[in-house]
Amino acid sequence: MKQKITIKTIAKELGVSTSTVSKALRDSHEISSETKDKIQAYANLYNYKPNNLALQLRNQKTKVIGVILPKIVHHFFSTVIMGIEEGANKKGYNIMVCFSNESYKKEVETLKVLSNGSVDGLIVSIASETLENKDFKHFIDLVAEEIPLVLFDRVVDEILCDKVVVDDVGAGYKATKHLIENGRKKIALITTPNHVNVGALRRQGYEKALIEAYIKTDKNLIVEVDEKKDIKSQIEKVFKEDIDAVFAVNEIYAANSMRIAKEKGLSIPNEISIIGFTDGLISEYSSPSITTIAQHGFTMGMQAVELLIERIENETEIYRPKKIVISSDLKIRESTKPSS
Amino acid sequence: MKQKITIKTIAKELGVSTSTVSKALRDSHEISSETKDKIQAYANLYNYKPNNLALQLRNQKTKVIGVILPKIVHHFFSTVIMGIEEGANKKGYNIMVCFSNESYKKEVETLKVLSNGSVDGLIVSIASETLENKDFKHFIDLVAEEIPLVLFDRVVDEILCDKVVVDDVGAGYKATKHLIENGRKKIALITTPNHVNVGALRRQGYEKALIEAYIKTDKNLIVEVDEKKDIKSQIEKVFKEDIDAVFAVNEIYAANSMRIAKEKGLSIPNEISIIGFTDGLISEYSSPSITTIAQHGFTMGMQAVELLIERIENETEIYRPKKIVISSDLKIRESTKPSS
DNA sequence: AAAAGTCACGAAATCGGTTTCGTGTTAACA
DNA sequence: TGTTAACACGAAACCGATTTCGTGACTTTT
Repeated sequence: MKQKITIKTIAKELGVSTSTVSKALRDSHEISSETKDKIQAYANLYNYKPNNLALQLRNQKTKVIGVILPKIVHHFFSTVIMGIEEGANKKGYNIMVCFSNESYKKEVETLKVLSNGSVDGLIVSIASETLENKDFKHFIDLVAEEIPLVLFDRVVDEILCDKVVVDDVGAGYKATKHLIENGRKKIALITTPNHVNVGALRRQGYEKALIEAYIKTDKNLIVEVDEKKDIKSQIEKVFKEDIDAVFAVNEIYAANSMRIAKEKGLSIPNEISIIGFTDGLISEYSSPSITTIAQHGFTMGMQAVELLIERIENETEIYRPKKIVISSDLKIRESTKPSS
Repeated sequence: MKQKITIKTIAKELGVSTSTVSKALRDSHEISSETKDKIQAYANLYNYKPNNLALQLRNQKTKVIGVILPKIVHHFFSTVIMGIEEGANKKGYNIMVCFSNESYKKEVETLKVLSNGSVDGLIVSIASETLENKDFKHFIDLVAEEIPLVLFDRVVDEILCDKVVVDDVGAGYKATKHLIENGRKKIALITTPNHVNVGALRRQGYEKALIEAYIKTDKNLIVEVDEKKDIKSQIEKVFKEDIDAVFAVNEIYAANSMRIAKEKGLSIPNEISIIGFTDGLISEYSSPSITTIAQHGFTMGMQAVELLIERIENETEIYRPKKIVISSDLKIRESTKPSS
């Protein structure tokens, strides 16, 4: 990189002190207008721009927000990023995005790097491996250091900080109830292993809806997908049971279910109804299009970043963690309809 | 944020100088092992971590790579990010991701902020508005400042820097030729306006394949989609023409085409074949699944970041811009087959 | 004419580290 | 015993900015 022009260069060139240059560039009243003009002209000519690092060090703030996500090639998370970015930008912040790739180790490392002064605060959705381990020390340390932290979507009670979540229980309930109201009684649930708590919560909603309708939950109708293995073959098993509907806790599971149903020659939504989660492009463009629970990722990101910036900029306040619950809603499309 | 522990704190507490602390922590031979032990123990106890900003300022390097993308909710771009992130991480770099949202103004601003010392280099895919304006001054200035820059996917000749692109002409050619070989002759092209150069290049490939097959290109079969208006209705028009195949330059256009074809009762792939671009989830999960050109976004990201880091770390070399062309390949699925 | 005030600028501290160069003490050598 | 080398540490410069405080030269007031 070319040697960038600094205040010192300007000072030397023009035979003044660095303080004079700094003041002149910030249009201080202490400097005579001739000197100001001279300095500003020189700065413009050589396209002087103050060094961010120096400013950040001096001001003890970076105006950068760190974001750690488990993955990115996923409609929900990319939507959240958009929300975060837009919210951050509005307040003059930039975002630094990293990925844990669902790995505990990478999450710990990334957290460590970012929390060493590179960012003013962090927005994180926890890696699945961490949820499985139940080892949250790295987050707890962060909170102890009083670095502003907002968790979203995948959160745990052990970490005392601000949180933004969707009403997963309610969403699972809504989805299941919709199927029940459509006359479905044998509803399969395609979910994640229980340690991914959003999956567990959605399952609670599913069970609640079934209980209310006096339907016994049947463990054989529940599939906990292990993403390390082939997804489709795991889901396929449940199709051997007698089912008339599928509730999948994400888009991919829903799309796979639909594909299997088609292969088996089942007509959708007549013989089998399918409902998904995350209102992404797959749900929208598949045919039939898939009824889903819209998670409002953009809103989540926006709320998370607003909460965080609030914390960053008003640190005097006594700290009382907030939890924002975003209600999700049902987007009815072609893959569900009342059974005739 | 809590007052973080610094070298100065440790020095004062232990009654030594800051230089001694610094050396002790870096395990310098200049310091006696007793002193080292004492200092290191203290540092561990209070969980001392050196401040990144200070180090970055001192070392004149940030180990951060800036990435500016036009959008993120898009399978191709999120895949590229993954590639960049993985490549960067491998070399000890972090990435700072920003979005231009296809806006010229935002691109200029973001570029300005990031290039003021916050990053060691930049990876950018140009915003469509910028491509339309043909105003690349902000990039040219960047190159003049000798800030390492790699452009990918959407690149222009006016900017002299390293580039990573897919062989768009070749890809368009391959896709079209595949349709022709399947006996299709009336092939619609759903593309972007011409200023988005990747669209223009893919079109060239399309035209080349047609010419080779002695098929006259028919302007009525070409749709230039304006994304500010409703996409579907624009594509719908071409279905009034007599066509037996569609080549769409991205996934969304392909999915829309498929939906329209279905609504019109055309059987896919018999009556009409459809081929897309970007091998994303939509293509994979729609039914029939869509034959597409795989862009290898991950590889692109990886190559781009490797090229960039090479530049950053070997700046003595004489500068001769490199252009890496990544060959794309055809992934044949259910939406195309020979006409009978 | 002496005291006070204004103007325009510079010296130096600061942010949190690293590193070069001294320097006082002790041990080893001639 | 005098010279030199090794050892262990500190002072100070540096990265690139900002900001407080001080100060010399002039002007104004009494």
